[in-house]
Amino acid sequence: MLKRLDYGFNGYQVPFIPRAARSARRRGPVQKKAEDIKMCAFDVLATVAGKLLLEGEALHTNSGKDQVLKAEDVVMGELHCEGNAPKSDHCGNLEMPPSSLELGLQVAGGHSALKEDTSPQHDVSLAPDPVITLANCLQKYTSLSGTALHGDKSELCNHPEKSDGLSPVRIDASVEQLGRGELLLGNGHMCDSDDAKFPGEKSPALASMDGSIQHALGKEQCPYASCSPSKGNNIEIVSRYDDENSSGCTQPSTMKNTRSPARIGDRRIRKLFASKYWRVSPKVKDGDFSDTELRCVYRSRKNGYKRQKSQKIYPFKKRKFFRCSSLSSCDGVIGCKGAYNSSDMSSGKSSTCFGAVGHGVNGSSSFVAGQSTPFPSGKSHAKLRIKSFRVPELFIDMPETATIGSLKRTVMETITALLGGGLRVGVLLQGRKIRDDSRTLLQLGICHEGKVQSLGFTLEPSPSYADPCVFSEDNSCLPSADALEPTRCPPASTIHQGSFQLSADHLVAHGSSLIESDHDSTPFPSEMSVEKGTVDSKALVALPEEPPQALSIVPAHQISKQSEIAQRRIRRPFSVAEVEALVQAVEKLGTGRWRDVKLRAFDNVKHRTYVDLKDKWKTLVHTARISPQQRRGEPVPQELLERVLTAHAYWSQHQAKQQLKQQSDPCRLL
DNA sequence: CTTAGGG
DNA sequence: CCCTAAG
Repeated sequence: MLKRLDYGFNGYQVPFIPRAARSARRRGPVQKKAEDIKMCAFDVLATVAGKLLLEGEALHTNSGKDQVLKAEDVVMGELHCEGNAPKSDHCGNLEMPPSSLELGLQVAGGHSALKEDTSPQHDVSLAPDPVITLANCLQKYTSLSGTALHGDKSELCNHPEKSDGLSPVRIDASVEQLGRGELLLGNGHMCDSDDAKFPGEKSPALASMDGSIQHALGKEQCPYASCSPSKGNNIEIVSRYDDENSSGCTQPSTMKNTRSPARIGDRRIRKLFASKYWRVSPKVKDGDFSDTELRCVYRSRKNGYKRQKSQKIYPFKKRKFFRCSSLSSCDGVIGCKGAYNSSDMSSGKSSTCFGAVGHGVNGSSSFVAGQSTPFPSGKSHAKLRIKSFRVPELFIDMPETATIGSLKRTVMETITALLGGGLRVGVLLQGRKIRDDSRTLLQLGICHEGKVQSLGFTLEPSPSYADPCVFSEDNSCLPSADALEPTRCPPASTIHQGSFQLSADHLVAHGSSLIESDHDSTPFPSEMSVEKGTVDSKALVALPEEPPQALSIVPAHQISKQSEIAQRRIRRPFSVAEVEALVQAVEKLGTGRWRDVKLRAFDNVKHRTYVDLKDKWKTLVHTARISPQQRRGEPVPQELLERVLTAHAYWSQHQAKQQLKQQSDPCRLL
């Protein structure tokens, strides 16, 4: 059987405390570029992730100062970068501690049946912030690690005058395990300062992911509840966040508890968590799903749409409800780490989530920006913390004969494939993804100290590595986006608020290999183009549903702010493949039946609602009527546009006829 | 929830 | 894309 596991894979936390460069404002051209940040962060993260997943078992750090990490130390250790620091002690000690991950399995509903690891406390403490220049750090790290980065990373932090003084960066990683399966990258201090310790927790050497799974199963709706109050640094953070933001993002768990499964809330939740599938058993008129929620998990073409409907996976339509979109996106699971305040949780404020950990959005990890020490030179030091990395859903085969061990392996492989494929970093400002890598911090208005915190990063699967076969949806999306709309919509930049379900959504693991799951999802857009003719009209464009917003992380503060500001869904230009699918569906179904069109051609593409399709059709018609010179964005083949006009004309006429008929019919009846 | 349209 | 009126 194919089972979809929504396992929260929380993960890497990298404290990020950017401080807007004061000098930046005066300096005129800002030298820091979002792109640089992305690149650097990406590199580091990717490396970390890779190590984490692929490397050895023993955890250790080479940094002279840092002690050897104990296995007990949780998952990821620290990413400690000191860009400016003249100290070079740690130069060369960029080695990431190899760590191993172990999967824990839990039976749905069973709290600990298969669980191997007891859930530890989730306290994630924020280590004292070392002052770091992110860029420098990353850069250094990169250079040391031999990874080639493109672009001028140095720009980010290096001002001409200071760039020289940079000393090798030290990046120490320690692994800490979070009971919930979260991987945290703490800063180097953790080891020394105990910040990273989780009181009362026996931390197995290995990180377990059980927590996530559990969530997936919907068992622990509110992990937080079990979470112990944040301690140490965490508290600090939490309080800070909480203070500023109380609009919290809605946390699934919280919401559930506090709110009735109302429409929007429900929707949002679902979107956010794969686990949603388990949580609510939608009433289906047909009764198909009346049974267990688990059914929802199994994808059947038939039910697909209904499920969607019932689950309300559609993107939030109303901003009103989208408070703290980024928050909403944040994964409850992730968030739950120690940071949570039980009180908040009870209140149902999502803010909690953020505060605590970062704000991992589904599937992604987030970084939180914190305050860093002022940087006179206009550079800013940043402490990067990847708070979480969550892979929302996986599809795996679960033969009845499968052993727990085999399941673990399967999940591990799936995850490894995901992470191992590469990660990329996205930069968020006020919760919005900054697509233009060339923008400077100055231009973005974040050079001021106070605004630095508005900067966030996301960790997402790297498009370049994403294998369509492997990632049917989100991930696939990335690649497609690149391929199809290189100019306009760099995949990396796509982000959005809150609800990303990370790509893992449709990961499927068959045995050891990942295969696209079910969904009748069609091959991939890119493939479609290859075999256009053969594509079933019904086929759909299996695009990733959610942008890899994954780890959106936004400083809690911002989050709160964001929450107030209605979030708009991320713009996701239709690819030619999608247009093709749309045209094909409309040709067959006609206009006015958007729901059917959606089902036919975009079922399983969650981020495209029928309203979106309708709107797209509207714009397509318009596009077809204007001169090519006036068109923008990825050019749509003329052939398609002609089909649009033809179909539009045909169906318009058809509709007219229908109306006449209706008008006439009554008369006849009378 | 769907449609249909305006913004 | 968002927002809404209507059905």
